[in-house]
Parts: sequence; C-alpha cells; structure tokens
Amino acid sequence: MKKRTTLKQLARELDVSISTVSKALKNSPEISQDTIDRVKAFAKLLNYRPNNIALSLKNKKTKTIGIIIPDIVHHFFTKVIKGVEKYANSNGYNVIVGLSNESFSNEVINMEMLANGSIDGFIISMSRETMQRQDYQHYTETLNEDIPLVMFDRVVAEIPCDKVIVDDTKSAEIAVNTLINKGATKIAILTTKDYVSVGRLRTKGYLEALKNHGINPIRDLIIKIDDELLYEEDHLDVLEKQVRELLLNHTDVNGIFAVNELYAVVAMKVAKEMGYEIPNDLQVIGFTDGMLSKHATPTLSTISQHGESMGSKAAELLIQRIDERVNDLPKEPTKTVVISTNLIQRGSTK
Amino acid sequence: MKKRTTLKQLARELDVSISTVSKALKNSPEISQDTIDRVKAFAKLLNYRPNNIALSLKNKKTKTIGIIIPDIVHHFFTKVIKGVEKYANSNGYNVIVGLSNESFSNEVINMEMLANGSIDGFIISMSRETMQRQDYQHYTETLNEDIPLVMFDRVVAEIPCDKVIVDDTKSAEIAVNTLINKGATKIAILTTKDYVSVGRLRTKGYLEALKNHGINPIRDLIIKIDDELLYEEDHLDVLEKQVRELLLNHTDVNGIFAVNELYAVVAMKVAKEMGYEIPNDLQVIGFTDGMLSKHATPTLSTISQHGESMGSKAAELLIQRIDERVNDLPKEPTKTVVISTNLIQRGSTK
DNA sequence: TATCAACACGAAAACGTTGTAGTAATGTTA
DNA sequence: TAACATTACTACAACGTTTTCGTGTTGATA
Repeated sequence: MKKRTTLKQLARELDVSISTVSKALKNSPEISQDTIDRVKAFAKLLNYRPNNIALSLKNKKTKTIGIIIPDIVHHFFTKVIKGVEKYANSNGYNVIVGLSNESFSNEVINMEMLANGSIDGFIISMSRETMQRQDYQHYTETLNEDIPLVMFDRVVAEIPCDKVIVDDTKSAEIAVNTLINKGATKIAILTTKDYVSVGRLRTKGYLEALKNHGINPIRDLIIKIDDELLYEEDHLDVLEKQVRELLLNHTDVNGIFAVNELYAVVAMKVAKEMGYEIPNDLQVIGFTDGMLSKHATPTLSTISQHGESMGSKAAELLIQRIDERVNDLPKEPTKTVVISTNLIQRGSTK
Repeated sequence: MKKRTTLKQLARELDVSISTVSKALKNSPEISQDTIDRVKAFAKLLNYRPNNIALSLKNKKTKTIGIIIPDIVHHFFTKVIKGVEKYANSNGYNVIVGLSNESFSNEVINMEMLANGSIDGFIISMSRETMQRQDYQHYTETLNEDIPLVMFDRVVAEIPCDKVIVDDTKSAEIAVNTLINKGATKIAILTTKDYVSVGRLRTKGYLEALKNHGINPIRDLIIKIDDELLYEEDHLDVLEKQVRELLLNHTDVNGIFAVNELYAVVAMKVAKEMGYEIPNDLQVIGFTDGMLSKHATPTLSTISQHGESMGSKAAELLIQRIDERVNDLPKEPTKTVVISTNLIQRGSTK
C-alpha cells in the first residue's frame, strides 16, 4: 500500500526534526524564514496534507456530525440533509449519513457504529418502530455519554435535547381552516396511526379547526393509515381502497386534508377516477412540499415544512452544543425551535 | 468536557497494565480467565467502547467511504445512496455524504475535505459543471494518491477507474423502439445539452432507433434543454414553453421520449393542457423510475435504472479496491459494470 | 537443585499530529 | 568577561489503540 506523505518523511528528507516541519508549515515565528520556505516547498512537492484522523485523535473532535433518518428516499428528509450539509460544510464539518429504514434495531446499530468516536454529535429523526416501542434507551445513553444530540420532526418529549420541529398542530389547523373558508363543509383527514407523533399532532389540529367552526367530527372521516409500508407499492393499494370506501360511503365529502403529500396525491387520483372534479367537487390539502405536490394534476396545495431550514437550524444547534462541550462552557437549557410553515395554494383548492 | 472511558482508565482502576486490559477484552489466551472476567465486568460497568479514531489511525483505514453526488434532492441519487449504505453497512463501513450541488468547486472542496484520511475511498457521480469544464484533475490526483475511486452514472472515459453505469444508449433505443412499435410515427426527444454524458448517450439511442426504422430525424424534434436549473421553479417555465412550441409547430407529434422523469411529466402536463389525450394522441416514455412516474396522471412509462443496485455494485467494487490496496494485492484492471435497465410500462403508453 | 517450560502479565513502539519545555549557539549588556 | 537574551531549532509527551517482545513467577523435570 502506497503511503501518504507524513511529517516524519518530510523531516527525514529535509534533515530537520518533525517539530520543525510541523511548525514551519504553520508559519511559527520559532522557525527561520529560510527553513519555512524550504519545508513548504518540499511539502508542496510531495503533496503533503495533514492526516485528519491523527488530528481528530489529538484534538478529540472529528469535525463530523452524524445524521440518522428513517428513509432517504423521501423528499422531506432529503431537504433536511441538504440543509444540514450546507450549514455543516460551511463550518468545516462533514456529514455522515445513517439510515434506520424505519427500524429500531437499525437505528440502534447505526448510532452505536457512530457513537464510538466517529462523530461529534447526532442529528436524528426517530424511526417509526422506535416511536412504536417507545424505547429511547439508546438516546439517553448517548446523552449520558455527553454526546450532543438534536432531534427534528419526529421528536418525543421524553428525551431532553434540542429539537427542531414545525408546529404540526397549528399548521394542520390552518390547512383545515383554509378548506373550511373555501367552502368545504365535510372534511376528511388521511392520517397515520397515533404513535407517529406528527400524524397525531396533525390530527389534533384537524380536530381543533373543526371544533372552532362548530363542526362535529365524524369518526368515519378520520382515516388512520397503517403506514408500515409507506412509499411501497403494496401499501398504496390499501390506501386507495380506504379512500374509495370513504368517498363511497360519504359522497358529500368535499374536503380532504392529508398528513403527507403522497396520501394527498393518491386521494386525488382515486377521487378523479370516481368522477370528482378537483377543486370544484373536492378540495385537497397535503403536508410537505415535495416533487409530487408540484407536479400532480391538479397541482397540490400543501403545507410547506421548509426542510432545508430545519436542517440548517438543527446543524446550528448541534454545533453550538459541540462547542459548548469542547470548550467546557456552562450548559444552556435545551431548546425547541419551531420552524414556521406556510400554506402553498395551488390547483387542488379553490 | 466529560471524557470517554479508555483503556488507560480501566487499567488504572483495575491496577493492571493497559496491555492486559486490551488483551483481556479480546479474550487473549495470554490472560487468565480470572483477569478476563474482572476486566470485562468493569469495562461493561463503565460502558467502555474502543475509540474508533484511534483504531483508524493505527490500522490506517477508516472503514468509511465517501459518496459525492451532484444533488440529493433527486430520487435517483437517493436510491443510489440507499444501495451504497446497505452494502457498506453490512460490511462494517460507514458512509459520508458530500454534495457538489452541480458545482465544480464544491466537488473539489468536498473531495479535498475527505481525501485527507477521513475516508478509504470515493464513490462519485460527476457534477454538471465538471463535465462542462472537462477538468478532471482532482480525480486523477485522488487516483495518484492511491485512493480508490468508483464512478457511477455520469462517468467519463478519461478517468481510469471502476465505473457503474446503465447502457444509456441501448435503453433509450429500447424506449424509442417501443414507442414506434406502439404506433408512434413522429417522435420528439426532450434531452439535455450534450456535455451531460447521459443526455448525449440517450440522444444517440434515440437517433439509432429512428435510423433502424428508416425514420429521418428532424432537428426541430430534438430539444436540448439547458438544465442549469433542473428541478428549480424558473427552469420549468422554459421547459414548458419549449414543449408548447414543439407541439404547436408539429401538431402531429405522437410520441415523446424524455431523458428524465421530470421532463416527461412536464411534457404530459403541457400536452394535456393543449388537449392531447395520453396515450391515445401522444405516448410518452421517461427515464428514471421515481415518485413522479408512479403518481403522475397518467402514470408514466419509464426506463428504470435500478439506482439501488447501482449503489450496491459501486460499493462492492470500491470495497474490493480498498481490500486490494490494504492487502497489497496485485491491481486488477479497472472494470465498467453495466447495470441492466428495464422498461416499465404504465399509462402513458398504449 | 539447577534447568526449563508454561503462565500471566508489563513495557514500549507505532500510527501522525501538536505544543510545551528544553537546549545549543549566537549576540548583547554591564 | 560573566550574565543574560535571542534565535532556531530538537525532544518528548500526549491522544487511544494493538501487538511484539520481554520478564518474573510458578511448577515440573533431570
């Protein structure tokens, strides 16, 4: 194996000590200009570059942050990564990505793989299975080991760390309010099982909007989809069937709020097949502003979560914590940053 | 800063040497069972885990691979990452992601950030700007430093490394053949400027299919889109306008082949607005099987690139090279693996 | 009882850096 | 000219491991 140029090699060939080489490369005043020039020239010649690993070991920091997400084939998470990367890179950090694939054990394994010194801190959105099991031991252990941790989107109160979220409840309420204001009188919601925090919160917003308008919620109109296989083919059939049944049993539904864009798009598809005209007969609002929303027919009105901002913010919070830690600053209380959403109105609403 | 448990601490508290602790944890036969048990128990108590950075330094390998892609908000790349991650993880490797954002300098910076010992090898898809400038110095430098490199999708012949691609030309030819067999007689192509290798190759396939069927290509029907701002809002307006003009000037176009799914979906949208019925008046085939293809109306027939397979394969090749390098095995000649595509027929073709 | 394994452990080097604490060889001052 | 600064370097420890090469005790053998 070809070996990279090291200080030792430079030192040997230049017939000076390692320290001299190190200092010369850093323009130390201890070293004569002559030597500095010689060393630098030779270093350039041999294409010397300091070994990051050695530095990490010495400095006890890796300048790397780990982000662990449930699924990368997902526009929202992808946006978040982009935001994290951008902020991290411009602060000299690298980003290492772990995929939990919505599985508890994968999440644990990934965290363990990285928590052995490979990274200075974590940014995490919890896997579905973890939410279901409510087993947060690996999180608390990480925190106990004093490794900073920032959660985003799918968070739980039990874990005492910085968090970046959107106001799911409020956003959902705004979406449903909009539907009502635009004339929808009977509004269904396509949501997830309650253990998915964001689904639960958005459902809450839906219910609040109804209540504020004196509309009684109808159990049949609240469809909680088991999203085990979200974004998998076979899962969609189930979803389609449920929407079809809904529209069959309640032909006067004229508004649908979906907690993600895929549900919304599928709902529109089924409705169109059944002869509904969107937005005239039926108005639809989704959540998450991704590719699908922009290019569906009709284009989908949706709540934009600003994933990239969430990512940057999470990175910012994390790097602050890392600094706090390495500089032994007093620990600030954990904070939860709420990124504001906004409703993007497109073709699926009047 | 709270310090992690180290061998030294364990040694001190157990009143044995560091070596003994190290060996005990590895069940060395040199150490008595008694001591092994004591050490292990205490290590577990203090939650000891070996410091990966120290290991990396010692072993001269990081068990980390870097993947650099032009854009993460892109279904295809996302699939590739997933494939890389899967293969890498199950072989004990971590994945660190760099985003070039289609920019040359970002690509260079990212590679330099990682090529200082942080990673054992690269998996890369070239940024658009790099293809345009044809400046491959950072690649050759990386190879000169003996850092293994595998390219995928957007590759160039000038760089002597392993590659993973699909047969763009052949796949495009198959797509266009299918269009012709299904009755399309006047087929347009929505492609990119020639410097994007995949665009150029797919255009070549289009032309070959036409030639094989005795159809003369018409310059007007070959639309090369400057994809500077692909997936950005303002870019799409330009695209829409171009498609509109095409269909206006050539009302008898009855087939469109697009080199990515977004172009295809936009084309369908414009066509529908102009009163075309898909697939009866106009058949469309895209490239890349992403979210859009599955959920467009009508659903889009498309060439599936199997991004995940490409990712796994790339990771496999890279890890082979890494092994070759660290074990000083003889260097095998570089190879180019062609992942087979297949045409997924959906609603946009008859 | 001197010799030699076997056993159980420790010392030290190495991976590539950085920074502190020396240390020679000059030049300057009283 | 003895005491002291300054200059320009070098030695060494440290970061946390692993591993090779000792080494001091045992107990068994001749």
